[in-house]
Amino acid sequence: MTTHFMIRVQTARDADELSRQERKVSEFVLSAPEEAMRLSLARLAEAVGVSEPTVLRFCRKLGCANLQEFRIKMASAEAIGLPATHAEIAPGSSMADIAARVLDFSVSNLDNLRRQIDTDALQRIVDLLIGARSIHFWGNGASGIVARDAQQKFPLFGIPCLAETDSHQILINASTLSARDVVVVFSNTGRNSTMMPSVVAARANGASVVVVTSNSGSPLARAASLACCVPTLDNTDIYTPTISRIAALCVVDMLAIAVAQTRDSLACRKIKTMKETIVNVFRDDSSSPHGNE
Amino acid sequence: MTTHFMIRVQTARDADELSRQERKVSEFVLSAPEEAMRLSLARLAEAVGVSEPTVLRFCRKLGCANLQEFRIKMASAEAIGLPATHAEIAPGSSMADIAARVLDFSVSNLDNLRRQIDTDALQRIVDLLIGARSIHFWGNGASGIVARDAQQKFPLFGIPCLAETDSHQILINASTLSARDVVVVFSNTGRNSTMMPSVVAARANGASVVVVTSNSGSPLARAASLACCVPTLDNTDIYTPTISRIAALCVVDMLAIAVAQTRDSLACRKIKTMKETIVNVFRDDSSSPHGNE
DNA sequence: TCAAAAACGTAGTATAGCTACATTTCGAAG
DNA sequence: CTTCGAAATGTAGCTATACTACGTTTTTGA
Repeated sequence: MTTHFMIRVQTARDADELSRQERKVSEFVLSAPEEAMRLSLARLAEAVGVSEPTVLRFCRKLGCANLQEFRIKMASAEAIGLPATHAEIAPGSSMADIAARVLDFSVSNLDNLRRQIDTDALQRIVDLLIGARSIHFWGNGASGIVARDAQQKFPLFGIPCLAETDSHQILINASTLSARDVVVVFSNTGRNSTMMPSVVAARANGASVVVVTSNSGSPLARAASLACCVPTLDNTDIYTPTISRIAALCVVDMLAIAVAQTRDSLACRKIKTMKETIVNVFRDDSSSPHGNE
Repeated sequence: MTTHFMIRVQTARDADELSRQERKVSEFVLSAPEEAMRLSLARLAEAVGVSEPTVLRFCRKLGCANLQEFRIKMASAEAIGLPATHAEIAPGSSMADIAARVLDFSVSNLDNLRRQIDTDALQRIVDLLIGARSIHFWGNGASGIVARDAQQKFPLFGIPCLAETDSHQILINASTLSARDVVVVFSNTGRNSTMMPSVVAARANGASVVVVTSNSGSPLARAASLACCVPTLDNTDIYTPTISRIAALCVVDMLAIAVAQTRDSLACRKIKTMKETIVNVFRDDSSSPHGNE
């Protein structure tokens, strides 16, 4: 994957991978990436103050076969808004830096998700949800947010839904389930130990349990009827934004759309009517889970 | 912006902007974009079955000064995936299509946000939050999710926080506020009419009210002490994923990071300790708003 | 201090991109 | 149907580009 080319350039500079002249090239590239990818070899060498072969040697050290490939990787990195420096946010950053890096990190992650997500697993989940008598969304902490979001969406397609974020309530909920009920558990690590007894209880009662997690080999994933892996770039630094919520929210969107699509168009018309009603009553579509709120 | 280049190619083909031979080029480009941007002029012309100048004329018609620029735009477009205009999801799409488009749309939006966000406004909000005695997050519907998310984060920096998502509770909450209290209202449209009385009441009591919205000219934005505009690409179609939550969640991250950074490092150490504790107790950092959940 | 190795630049070559111009194709008027 | 003109397309040739082989300089370590 070519996702983090600018970071590759930076680490190459910071580590001792580059020679003195090559480092001059890397500094120019980092400070003026737009120019660097548009200039010809001769002009780039002149701008940096080194010879043409040195620039080429620099490109090769970064894993590019030739200047063309270097330019393509630069263009990709710039398009995706990759951070000029680390994705981790250094103390003392300006507001503009913080904003750029939070967004860069989020975009990189979604881009990553796009390439890795298991759509077959998603389809199997959709099949389960469509046949469900009721859907129960469980999640603690930040995953509780995702559960609530899902709960706001799905009832509109005509399926009764519940969201629980309290471990005790979740266990109580689990004991009330039976066959044709479907549980969707959100847990990024897949190691939420308080969740496990509830998953076991739910399955013992005949309910299907889907786990959405970033770790397909985790205990919860193994305990589930069906697991969907949502890979996230690991970064445990304190300043790192919590990306997995966002990835999980996107997954909720995908599932909701797929379910809506499969259900008859009547349901869709219902939603449209409801949305318009909400807009008219509140003069604010923020109350609709399907508004752009 | 060069975000939508592939769509530009497609519309050029579908409209009658291209000659017969040039259309052959466009078809090759659309069917094999990776190849098209890596091949040399001669090889590309050969692969398409036209002469070199025809390929160049094709590039020019698409607004590229030369082949280099064409390649850079291709690389950018490929990196960012399909553009937003194409992201509306047609009924009958496959799961893979749905997943790709939800993510493409989210990425396009965050990319857009990245270019437009008002970091000065954010900084002013941070200044307010740092001086706050307590912080109150308000939001209805999908914005309620965002409010809850914020409420999970900020107490860790040592600031007492409350999230309210019920209009009546919000109004009650508003009447209890005084100077040095800060309210953060989330409303994508900025037209949540039920929110207005509460905003007025809060300000009458001397509290500061910040509104995070996509519409800087909206009633709520005008009624606020401080407004932060979070632009989102409009798309009211039923299948459109609700992007603004995601954008708003990113804004919450930015604010949280900026506040954490400004507070003394003691607070940061506290969070680290807390996070470790949670991991040890629950064997799952999903319970921590700062875990990668 | 000296020799080996790495770094770097010079100069030369093949090729890539680009342009001016010739040829062909197509459409409309006679 | 023929003829003329304009648009479309290809040919051929020029310039600058990317890349390489080799020679020079600098650095390194004994």
